[in-house]
Amino acid sequence: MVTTPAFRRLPRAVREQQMLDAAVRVFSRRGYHGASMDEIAEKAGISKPMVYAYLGSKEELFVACLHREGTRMVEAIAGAAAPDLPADERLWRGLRAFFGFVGAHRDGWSVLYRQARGEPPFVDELTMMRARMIEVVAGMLDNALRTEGREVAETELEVVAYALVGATESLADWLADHPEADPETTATRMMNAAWLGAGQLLRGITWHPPAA
Amino acid sequence: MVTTPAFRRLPRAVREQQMLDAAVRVFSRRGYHGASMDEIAEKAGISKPMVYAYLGSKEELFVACLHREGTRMVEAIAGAAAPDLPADERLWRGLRAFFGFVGAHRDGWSVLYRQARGEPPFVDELTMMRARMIEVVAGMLDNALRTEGREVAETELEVVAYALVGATESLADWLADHPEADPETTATRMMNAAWLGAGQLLRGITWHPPAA
DNA sequence: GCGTAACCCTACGTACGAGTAGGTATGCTC
DNA sequence: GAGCATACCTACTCGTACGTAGGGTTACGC
Repeated sequence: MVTTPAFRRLPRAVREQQMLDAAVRVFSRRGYHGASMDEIAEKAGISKPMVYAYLGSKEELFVACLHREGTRMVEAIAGAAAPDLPADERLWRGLRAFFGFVGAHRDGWSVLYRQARGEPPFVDELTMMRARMIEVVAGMLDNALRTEGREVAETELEVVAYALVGATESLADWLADHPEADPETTATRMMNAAWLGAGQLLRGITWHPPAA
Repeated sequence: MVTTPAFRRLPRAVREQQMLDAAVRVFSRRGYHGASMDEIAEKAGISKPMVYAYLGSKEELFVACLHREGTRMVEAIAGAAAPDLPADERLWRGLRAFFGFVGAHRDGWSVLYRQARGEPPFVDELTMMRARMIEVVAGMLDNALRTEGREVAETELEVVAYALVGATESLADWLADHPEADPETTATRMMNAAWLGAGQLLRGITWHPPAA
């Protein structure tokens, strides 16, 4: 019997991406544990053993998702924040790139970063990514301080960086949950909160994006 | 055979608390899915059917934990931030109460709030708690604004509140992961970041707790 | 001291889902 | 067109852990 096969045979690299796409969607909807390999395979239009053959165990598959999405994100941000700009300008560009990314990948963000938080096997991977972000932010602050000839203990910087990154992630969640919201506006609000602080906002002082 | 029973029979209310204590510990160590009802029962010094008889399914048990810990926390904070104080004072007291609570309940916090984030069945419960916190913070900001005769769109306030709460939660995680860290100091740092913002911190302007 | 209601147990049924065994078809190289 | 590697499938095993059936024991009222 020579029925036309519903789906052609495809090279490995292509199928792997399809699987990852499906996995991201399913993980984001169901959560890590709620997701079944059967469903992921089905959504990818392939059978389960193929997934195991290409991406390994469920855990490895999830890490692969996390890694792909995380790398894309870090690249998007790093590309935007040139190191030879003043601190506020750098912060602004970084934030804009970040929220732009999240806005365009709501599924990926909300699923993966929310999932990976508590689960023992993934904490490491996620922590690494956060650490890189925090390092970037702390480095930025440190850089700005040195320019002005001042200096601050490392822990001090780290904690402020933590707060900034946490606030940003929180707004990213907000953005992921509000499909009608605009990334650019969200970034502006974040910039206001982070750069000026509640004290100045309450006094009516606000920050606006540069005209350029 | 009349062996002295290893553990006396206890009234329901007491056993329920013991079970919840055990559940919080186990959930926090293993994560929601990693935790088994058998282990929780064992740690509570009771057998599994008792847990089911008193607290219902695993899901209900987790929600019960979340609820208890959350209620305790909200009460601790609400009790500290009197509504008739200036905004900075209220914020400071709220933050101090919050970090004090987390410092004293590192297990409870890190486990429950980290766990509940991504999992579909618990998102609602957690969202409610966050919503209450955000409402409190937004109300505080709004209050401060009215006092000065100014006004701001509700979304605007909500977003700033989101950022503040997110930053605070992030530092709470940091605190939970650094047993040597001091809640009071952490609260001070948070106050600096939130009230003054990165811009002023970089210029060397800092905030210090009132002498009282 | 006897009934009844509460507390509490051991031992099981069962479902779900990760991971695999073993085999088939297709296309590519020579 | 023979050989071979790669793509792909159906149909299974099996562990784990939720939830329960069914029965024993202690206290308390009367």
